[in-house]
Amino acid sequence: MALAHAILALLVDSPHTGYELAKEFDGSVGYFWNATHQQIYRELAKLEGQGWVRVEVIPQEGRPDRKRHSITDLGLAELSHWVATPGDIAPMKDDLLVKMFVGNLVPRSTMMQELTRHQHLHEERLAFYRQVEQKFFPEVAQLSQQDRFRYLTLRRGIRYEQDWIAWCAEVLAAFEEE
Amino acid sequence: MALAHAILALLVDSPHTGYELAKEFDGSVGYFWNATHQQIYRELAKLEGQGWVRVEVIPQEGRPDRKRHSITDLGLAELSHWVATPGDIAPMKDDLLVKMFVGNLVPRSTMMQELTRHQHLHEERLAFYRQVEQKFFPEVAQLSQQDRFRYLTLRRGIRYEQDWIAWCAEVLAAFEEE
DNA sequence: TAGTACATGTAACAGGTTACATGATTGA
DNA sequence: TCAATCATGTAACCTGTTACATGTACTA
Repeated sequence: MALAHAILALLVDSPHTGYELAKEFDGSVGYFWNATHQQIYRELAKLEGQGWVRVEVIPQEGRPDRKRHSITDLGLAELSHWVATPGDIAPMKDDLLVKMFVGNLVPRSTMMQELTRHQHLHEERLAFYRQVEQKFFPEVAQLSQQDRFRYLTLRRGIRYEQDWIAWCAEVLAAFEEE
Repeated sequence: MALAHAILALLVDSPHTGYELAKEFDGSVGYFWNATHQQIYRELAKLEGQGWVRVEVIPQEGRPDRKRHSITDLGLAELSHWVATPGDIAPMKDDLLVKMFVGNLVPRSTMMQELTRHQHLHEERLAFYRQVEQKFFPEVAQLSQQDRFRYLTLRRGIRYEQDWIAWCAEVLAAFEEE
């Protein structure tokens, strides 16, 4: 159910096309959700059927018409209700940790390379979130009520990447001691 | 594909029944994977078909026979190959962060309660991982090669919970300033 | 001239969730 | 006596992934 709500959350601010939503999940809000465009198009059709979003078709030439999706009052009521509903903590699932768990099956250097590569990937993500931070939340003391929430959410993404990087360093250091 | 490999990883040490695997994913290795028993039974049947695991039926009375699953040489070869294959970083998905993103839709106290509740849940998880740490890895300096990998994997789970707790504290402090 | 961005979509398949079903034993 | 643990499983459904399809405009 949460993909629906994640989409509604992005529509609170402003209408989006499916294409735009896919880009946002892939980028600036990647620290809390992700989905492919196929999933999003399917979900948007369902949301429209439920009356939670409204669609405005903007004709274009040479490429498919844009379909601007806005949240309806009903959609906003549903989203608000969901936000106020207690939920569980998200279960973890991570390929790299499964690999680490049985890391002794492969040469040490193979694991170290993969760890180093992941550390770089997390550093890239962190750098990107830092850019988002500077662009949208430059003066933390002067944020609107809404942006305060968004900034704190982004903080989770920043911390998460920092923590991954630190763990990679911890493991690499443990390996180098030998 | 990774559920298959997560199961194989647990079978490297010792044979397990589907029931036991479900309990482990739910408990001591919950910091890297999780799955319901239905998923596991379905996957084990597939793994047997592929020749990656072998099944021994242990008759019981009054309850269904136990089916002990062991990893085969073929399964071990497949697992080793997969471990050596580079992969992507895991995408994030978290309901609570979606809720935070649009937290201004509900009363401030509602969000603070939910945050506090999540902080407790993460504290419980952390306490559990600390128990696992004390039970299985009491003397870090004297671990076997295999246990060293497992300990470092558990470290990821511990750091992850600590980081969540710290973020919850950060957000709650930001709210209390007002 | 090759690749990326724009913008939508269908179809098939794989992975994950929820509900239901059985039935003995153990502990509070 | 009620709930939890043990131990398996089927069926229906929902969510997520991968491949394919179309076709323009802009940039390197």
